[in-house]
Formats: sequence, C-alpha cells, structure tokens
Amino acid sequence: MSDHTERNSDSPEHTPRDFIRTIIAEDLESGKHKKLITRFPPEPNGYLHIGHAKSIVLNFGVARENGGITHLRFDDTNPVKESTEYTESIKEDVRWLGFDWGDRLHHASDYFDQLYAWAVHLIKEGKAYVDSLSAEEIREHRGTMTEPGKNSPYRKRSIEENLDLFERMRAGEFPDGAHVLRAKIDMAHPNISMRDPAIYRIRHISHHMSGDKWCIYPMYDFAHPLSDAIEKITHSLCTLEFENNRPLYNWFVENCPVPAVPRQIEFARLNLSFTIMSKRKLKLLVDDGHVDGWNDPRMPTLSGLRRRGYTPEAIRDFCERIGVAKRNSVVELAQLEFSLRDQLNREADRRMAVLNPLKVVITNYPEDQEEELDAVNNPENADAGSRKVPFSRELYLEREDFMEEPPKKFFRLAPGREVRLRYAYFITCTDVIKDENGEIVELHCTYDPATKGGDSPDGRKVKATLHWVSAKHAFDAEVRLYDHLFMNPDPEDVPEDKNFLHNLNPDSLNIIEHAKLEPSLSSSASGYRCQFERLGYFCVDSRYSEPGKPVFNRTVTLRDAWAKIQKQAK
RNA sequence: UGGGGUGUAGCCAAGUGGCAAGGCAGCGGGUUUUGGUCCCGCCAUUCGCAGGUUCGAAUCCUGCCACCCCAGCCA
Repeated sequence: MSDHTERNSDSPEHTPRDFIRTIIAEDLESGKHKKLITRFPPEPNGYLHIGHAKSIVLNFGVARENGGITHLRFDDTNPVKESTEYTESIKEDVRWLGFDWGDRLHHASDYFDQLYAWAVHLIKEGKAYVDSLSAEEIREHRGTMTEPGKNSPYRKRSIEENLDLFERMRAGEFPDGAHVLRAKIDMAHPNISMRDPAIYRIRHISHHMSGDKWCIYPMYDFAHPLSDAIEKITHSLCTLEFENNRPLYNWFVENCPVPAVPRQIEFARLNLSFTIMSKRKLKLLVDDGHVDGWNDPRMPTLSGLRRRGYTPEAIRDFCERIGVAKRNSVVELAQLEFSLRDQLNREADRRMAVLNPLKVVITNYPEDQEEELDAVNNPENADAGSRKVPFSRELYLEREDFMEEPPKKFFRLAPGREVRLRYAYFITCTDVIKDENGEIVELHCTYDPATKGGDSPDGRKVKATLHWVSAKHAFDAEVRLYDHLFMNPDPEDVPEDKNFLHNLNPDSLNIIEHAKLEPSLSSSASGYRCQFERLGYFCVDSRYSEPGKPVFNRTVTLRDAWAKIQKQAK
C-alpha cells in the first residue's frame, strides 16, 4: 500500500491515537473483522483539497497500521456534475500524497446493475415505491423539522405497478422528473432523512463511465452504503454532516441481501484558518479569475499546494498531528506551516538570493579580482555537501539589511558597522551614496581579507550574517511571493451585505521581476525546492518557468524574529 | 419549537472515578557563519454553567446554556 517512508510507523500500534482507531482496534481484537477494509470515496466533481488529505491519510493510514487495505472508489452517481477530468486529477493527487490503492480502483457506477437489482428487491418486499409527485410536491409532503410529513398518494401503489413503472423508468419511457423511486420508511420519522428518501431519479444524460446505458441514477444515500457492502468495507469513515444519514445507511444495509455489513463512523472535517474549503467557492475563485486556476499556489487544493512547493510528507505529517475527533474545529495555518518547515529545514539545500537588491561596492577589493568561496549546502545534512559561490568587488545585499539610522535592536548593516557576509568576509560600511531624491542607491564598504570564509582570526564578533550575491555573476529571475489569499482568519466573517470575496487579500501575490540569484540556480528544473537563506523556502514554478529561465514561488517564509520585533514596535 | 451531534489553554488534542498527556502558537534563556535550526524553561488549582452522588468527579446523575448538522429528484 503506501510506499512512502514511514516516519510515524514506529508509533506503538497498540495505543490507538483517536476514537476511530480505538473502535477499529476493538473490532479486530474481538474478531468481529479479520481484515480491515476502508475506502476513500470522492465524488469526481472537483479537485481534491487539504481537507480531503485528512480523509485520505486517515483511511489509508488506519488500514496500513492494521494490515488492512483501502479502496479508491469514485462516488459517481450524479453524471450531471462529474467528469473524467476530475477522476484523473484525483488519482494523480492521491498518488502524489503517497498512497497506492493497488488494483482496488472502483466506481459506484460499477455497481449500477446490482444496485438496480436491490432496488427491485426493495419494491418486491414492499419497501420501495414509485412516486409521481413533482419535486415541489414531494417537498411539501415532507413536513418540516418540527412537523411530520404526509404520505404521498402514490405510496400505496401495488408491488406490480411499482415494478412495471420502475422498469419503464429504466427503459427511458419517462422524462426527467416524471417519477422517482422512494424507500418506504416513515413519513413521520423525526429524522427527516428517514421520511421516504428518494433512491433513484431519472436523468437522461450520459455518464462518464457507463455512457448511455442508464437514464436512471441511484442517490448517494442508497448507493453509498450498498457500495460499501459490496466491497465488504468494514469501516466507512465520513464527515459529521452524514451523521443524520447513518440510520438510513443502516436501513439499506439491513433491508438488502448484502454480502457484508459495513459500519459508518463520522469525524470532523478539516477547517483551516485563512482558508475556504468549499468546492463551490473554490470554483468561483477560479471561474471569476481571482486566482490562476485550480492549481494556483494560493489555493488549498492539493494541486495548488504542490505547485506552491508543499511536500506530500509535510501534508501527511500535518494530518497526523491534528488528530481525528468529532468536534468542529479550525486548525491554525501555522500548524500546517510548521510541518512544512520541519521537513524542508531537514531536506532543502540552501542557496543565496537577493529579492530587493541594494548595490554594494567593496572599495578595497581589487577591481578585477574574483574568487570562488565554499558554501555549505545544508547545515542540517552533511551529506548534502557544498558548492562554490563567486565573490567579486560589486555585490547585491538585501535593502532591508541596511539602515542608515538603526534602532537599538537592529543589528544588521549600518554606517560604520561591521557584519559578516555569509561564507565570505566581514565588511564595514564606510559610505552611503544617495541620488538627488535622497534615495540610497549604493553602499561603499571595506572588507577584511583575514576573515575569508567568515571567521575572524582575532576572534572578534559581529552581530549579523547577511546573504549576498555577486553583481557580476548574479542571475536575474522572477520570484513570486505569496501571502494569505484571505485577510481574515475566517473568510466567511463579513459584513451583512458581503460574501467571502470581500475578504480577498489584494496583496496575496507580489511578483518580483528581477531578483538576483546565485548562478547555481540558473539551471533549476521545475519543481526544484531550496531555501533562500534567511528568506524562506522556494520552488521552481511548474507553469511559468521555461528552460534556463526558472520562475520561483515562495513556498513559506522562515520564522522571523526581527519581523516580530518590528511588528511589536508598531 | 423535532431529531442528531459537540463543548478540556489563543489553536488542535489526550484523558472513560485516583488528583489535567502531547503538539502548534506565545513568552524567557542558551547554542549558532541563516534574527533559521537545535536545546532548556514557562504557559489550565481546572475541564461550558449550576446542583447532586462519592473519601475522591473533566470522567457518574440531574438541570440549564452555547455552538454545529438535517426539510436536494446534491454528496
């Protein structure tokens, strides 16, 4: 099944980490089930997002831990909204996340014949009937949350008539909406989903899998439990909003001659601060051009996170850390970013890049001299080795790393102050060159040749180490900086007359067209990830990059104590 | 106002009658050629509220309050 490195697989399997694992452990221990089978059942009507990742990690994870298996099953019972474009993206995303369903790829549509047979079975048992009321009339008969519903006048049709009508529905004799097959349960049931729910509707539309074979399609409430039963799913894990449907789920399983009895267990779906998870709303962002597409790096879709530079390991780690419970909750985005940085810190190579360049001339460095300095690739991983970085008389430093009148807690470069250039030399600022508007255009500094490599033989200290790039050797590239797509931690928190679009962050994308990168970055391939020292983790964008002309996305910033100090000062 | 759920720190989350795990965030300190990482320390006398049972209650009982879900021929 999963072939990724199992960082957490050493966790004591005998101590369940959540209520679902506790239930499963009991069922396995009691012998109720000999083998665990779970399933991930997406409807192919959109792209997968980080919320789906929680479900995927849970379903595949719990099976793996217990020597069980997981099916990937497309819940494709509504051809009006589904397509193969979505099934393909879903398979790609599940694979990317690191999970393998093997030969267990299924579709609810694979079971249409069996489902139809069981619908006929229910009719024969007097437990289903064809209703010919209009959709609106059915709604009127349903009652309300506090009042019972009323029986449809068609509820007492004979079994023979129901059989005939249902067969003709299937044969295409009726237009959409003319009839519907309903389970005969109890129109006065306090649980509205038990008030004779529809189980088949007429839809003259071809299906992405079954083509034009059918013009009637089963409803979720009917198809899902029975598909689970057909596949002998032992534990059917879904989100809280289906809790109301569980009695119905069980009713179908109990009233059809199924080969196994699955158990539905509900858990809270993932909510993330500064993020929306609704497929409908994400689609709106795409359709209205607020983002670049489903895989825009600011989107919470798996394809968006992937393009942004997130790793599957980090997403899995996040899903494992947040746990599984029944209480509605909103996880802070910082939690996701922690898992990301945790991995990238260990694995990403370091590089130097200057986003907002300020020219610096080392006045006592020989005009035509150049040298190659050794730079460690990853201080967290000696195996990553080192590289050479060119140094010369003219350099670029980050503008924010110099202040003419530094406040007390600023310990980077300032007039007369000495700092270290990473892997290079100590330099001291001697002059500040300004243009006619008083803007700083250049700095003059001197270097101490004895500090080559960054160590001072006399043991003197500097309070800051800055990243830099040799001007002559710098490689120009576009760098895209991302911020929260929404300004409010709760995007839905808006004034009376507004919707979530009101909270869109106008500064969620900041494009730097000419960042100065160290030359080793010029040949970076799409998807390449590294840390730009002191700035954050970046990756080569898969959409805008061209051979020899990489465009970088900022995946996430580094934690920044100085930024925190500045923020507090305000 | 019917039914189904859920309330433990700023955010997640264990805990199931024996004296409030862990993570994130935050704060303080140490190390550091990234103001990163790492390390150390602090961060709930109290578990939605009020009663009750008990030697002992976040855990059991009663009542109340708050929030979420359900009236698709969506899933």
